[in-house]
Amino acid sequence: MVAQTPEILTEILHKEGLRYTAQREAVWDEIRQSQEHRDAEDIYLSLRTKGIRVSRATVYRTIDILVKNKLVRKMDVGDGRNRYEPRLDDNHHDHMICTETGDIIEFFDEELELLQEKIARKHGYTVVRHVHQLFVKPIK
Amino acid sequence: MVAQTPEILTEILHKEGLRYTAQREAVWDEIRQSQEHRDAEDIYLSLRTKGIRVSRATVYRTIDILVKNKLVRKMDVGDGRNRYEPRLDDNHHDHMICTETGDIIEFFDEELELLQEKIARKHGYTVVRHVHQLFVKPIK
DNA sequence: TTCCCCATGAGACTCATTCTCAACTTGGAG
DNA sequence: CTCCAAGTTGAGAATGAGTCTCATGGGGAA
Repeated sequence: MVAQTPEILTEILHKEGLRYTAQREAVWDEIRQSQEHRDAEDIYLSLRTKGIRVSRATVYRTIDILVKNKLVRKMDVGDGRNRYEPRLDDNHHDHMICTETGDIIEFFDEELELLQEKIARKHGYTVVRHVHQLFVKPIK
Repeated sequence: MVAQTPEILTEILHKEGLRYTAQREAVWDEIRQSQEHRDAEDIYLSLRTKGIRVSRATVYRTIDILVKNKLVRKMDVGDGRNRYEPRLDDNHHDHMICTETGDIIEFFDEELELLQEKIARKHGYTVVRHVHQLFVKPIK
């Protein structure tokens, strides 16, 4: 559960013993205000277009901090570029990727979550996190 | 369902209009005779160590053919290197990766398979393939 | 056996991401 | 408020998995 207060970044950085910088704020704002699944280059270019002076390295470094602190979710779509999306509140979900249009649909299924844990336990483990993508095509 | 006859490669290559070469046979043999989840570099080095003259490019090219024809399964473990394993018979399964030891455990759950299809249909899709990895840790 | 093409190897290349390090900021100390 | 140690940043080099190029090599149909 992540509170969406403006100060959340301040808290995170403080907790991690990191400094509050304009670049870190800009990257977080950029990711936060769009609900899409964007790649690092896209985020970087968007910031530059807005006239914000930031480097690719800093975008990547900042994303790492955000991901580590669960402000951002990192997803591997399988095409070599990771995608990022803000983790608003508590909404865990997985993704369905349309093989025909490339559309990404979010989904969440409680039963699925429970089933995964059940399967892990059967093998003596407990789930820390999971990656689950359904590559789908429309039913005609 | 893939028959494990020695001629399977011949059949595949013939069907694809490709030639039967010593390198293609060697790559397939290498992958086939180990049940592990190996990356391309590992397969390449193993072949070289055995004195087989083959290039990285050919290893990758051959793996593509094998994957396309379902003799080999390609899996993205999330660390940047794809892993490959032979698709013996019909045994579809997913993977559980231990975050503490790196162990990869295979699992298959019929209920899970059905549930995924059910979820996709709810959104007007049907599952073409899926990526499902559980990152787990041992229960103490 | 010949000969047309496909296949191969070596290494250049791509591209996302990470690393390097000099120059710049932040923010606590004084 | 000023100083300055230590964290941050930017530009570009480096990395590394995977792909591409193209000259050379080798299947296999006739």
